[in-house]
Amino acid sequence: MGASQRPTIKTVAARAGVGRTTVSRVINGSPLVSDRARAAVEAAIAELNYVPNSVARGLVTSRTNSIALVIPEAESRLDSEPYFSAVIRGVSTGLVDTKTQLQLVLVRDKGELDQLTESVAERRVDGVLLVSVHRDDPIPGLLEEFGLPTVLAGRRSPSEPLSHVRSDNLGGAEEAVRHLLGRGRRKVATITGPLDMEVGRSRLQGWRNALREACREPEEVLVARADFTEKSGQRAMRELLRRVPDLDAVFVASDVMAAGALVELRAQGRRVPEDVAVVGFDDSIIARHTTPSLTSVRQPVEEIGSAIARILIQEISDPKTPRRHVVLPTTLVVRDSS
Amino acid sequence: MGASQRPTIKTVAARAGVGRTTVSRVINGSPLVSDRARAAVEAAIAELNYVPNSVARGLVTSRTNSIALVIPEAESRLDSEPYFSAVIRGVSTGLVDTKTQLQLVLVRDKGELDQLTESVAERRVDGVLLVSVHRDDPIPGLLEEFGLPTVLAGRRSPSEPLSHVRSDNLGGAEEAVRHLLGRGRRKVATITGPLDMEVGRSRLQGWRNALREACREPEEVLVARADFTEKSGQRAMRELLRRVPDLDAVFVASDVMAAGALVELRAQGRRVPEDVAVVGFDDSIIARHTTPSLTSVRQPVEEIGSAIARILIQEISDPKTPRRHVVLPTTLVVRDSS
DNA sequence: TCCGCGAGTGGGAACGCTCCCATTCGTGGT
DNA sequence: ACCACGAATGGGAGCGTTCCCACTCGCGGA
Repeated sequence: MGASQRPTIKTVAARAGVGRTTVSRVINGSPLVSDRARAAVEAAIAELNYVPNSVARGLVTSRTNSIALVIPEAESRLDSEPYFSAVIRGVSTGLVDTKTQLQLVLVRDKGELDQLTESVAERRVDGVLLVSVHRDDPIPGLLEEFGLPTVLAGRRSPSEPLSHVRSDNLGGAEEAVRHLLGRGRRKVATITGPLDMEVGRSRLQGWRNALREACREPEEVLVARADFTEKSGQRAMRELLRRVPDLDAVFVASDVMAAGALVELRAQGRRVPEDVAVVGFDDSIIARHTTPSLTSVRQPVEEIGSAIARILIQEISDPKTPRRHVVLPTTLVVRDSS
Repeated sequence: MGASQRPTIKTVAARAGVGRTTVSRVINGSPLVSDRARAAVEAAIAELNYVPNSVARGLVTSRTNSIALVIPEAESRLDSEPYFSAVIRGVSTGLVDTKTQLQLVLVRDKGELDQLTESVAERRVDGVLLVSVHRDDPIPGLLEEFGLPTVLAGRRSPSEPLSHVRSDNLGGAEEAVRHLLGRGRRKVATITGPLDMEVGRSRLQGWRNALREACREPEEVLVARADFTEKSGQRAMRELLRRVPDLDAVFVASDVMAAGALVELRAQGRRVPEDVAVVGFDDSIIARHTTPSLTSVRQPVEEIGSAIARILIQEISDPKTPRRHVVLPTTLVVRDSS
């Protein structure tokens, strides 16, 4: 048969012997319909195989029933980081039985940013999920200007006004460093992520806290900055070994960077964990495949995804909902590198 | 100012002193507009900051300017396989400056399948991209029933009628096995993917071809079936070692499975590549992080993504376009495992 | 001079829905 | 017996576009 002529609400009304409005009421679950009418309409809908046209509905309700998940990906990290995949999976889970569709928007360059802007201006989404935000990210401001509900995974700064969900980066980092100290390590260095991102800053702060807690000074010479890529991790490790040849542990702010660090350690003939213990962050798939396998701080990425989705849906349906700031706990997964 | 009242085409028309139709013509680039009128309209659009309402347009044109990327993910492979991420990236690239939006649909269970069905029935997308199809996948049939343009990454069978783009799995597998034979290996086993998927079948066929080509019999005892997961790869390797203790090479149909195979080989005290050489498929990120690093067949996943996107856009704009079947070449990346 | 034609234009209708309103009932209270 | 009231219902209008069609001009050719 094919698509030929889709039935409209009128067809259904005629078939059921009622008015359009009654059909609309049934569809939208209004209680102001007699049982008789409701039954007739439901029968007609089933017979005709009627499906409401969401575009037409959207025109009058000015709702699209879809949200955007925006992934800025300047560093082309999507491939190397299961992080994004897990977020996507979580978001999708959080959207189940909400009838909300998920638009995926990759913002890699100016052109794609413009496309996002246009899409937002055209009101093609009811709200936006934002991942991996930088301190001076232009996107949140853009969305605010358009008055579009927005929820972040992570936050721009400790005073983030927008709703957001993040994992306990500070606590996770502290735990990782405490673990290293507990193993008897005395010179614990760290490789940080970009410091224009809260994740980067708070993981660094966690390292500092744990050292101070153990009455050790978090000296600047023990800190090497990188940008979440493997190469930058390797470079940072080289730098650290040059500056502090006798370090015996490194806390690395991501697994991918830790993999790079391991490469460098091996290249310089340091044994892991005997000479230098290493702890990563994320507990991503590569943690299990490095040599040695990598101790890492697991964060509940999928839960973050479903949480931001649910919060956004909530804010869309009731814009007056107070903003929420959620922190999810991390867990240390100990493997062979420490 | 915020969103307050968005201007409509009427506002623009009034401002420019022309009729609605003329504004519409300008927006849609019709040549039947005088320069004077066009200039006036463009000025008005700029002043009012007018953006056409795509939902209203969609209602009359019955076009949504969005497509769906459907990822069936029963095996929850999204996390472990950069494959999907790369496809997503490619698709997004293929969509640049088409004004088309990308909907991501994960189909993990019955509920999500129903949601997809509904979304398709509601005509919320103009076409669908399908990834990782199984031989008896119900989704393509579903889409065909609704008459929705569909393009696949990979194919269900060699006689696939729908447009699709895939990599040269057969040739890639042949090359991998030839490479092993060229290294002097005599007993080359294989670990296959699921045989209800074309990828699984053709990679296996490639293994057979290459052996025959070298006048060796592709004995069944050398074939162990797995399902693209790491665990299944490990299990298959164990099985192979039991059946053929003197094998000296394995061609594994995916890197993730190869990682599992490496674990088993090490557990059984076989040295790689000295005792057993291993080649994987995909050249995914984990290939660089196994010990030893993994020789693998690289496939141009991102290109596949952008190709299917472009083909779909083409078929949407002109449904009469003949179906296209595109094959993209693979490359062997030699590392330490062979 | 008149006609025909094509370029440029704008108003009406339609896309399929929801919402506002007016209308029709039955029912219980007086 | 009457009125008021709430439940149930349906028609009209409108959401912001595009498309069809009719209309007005100039202008060149007969």
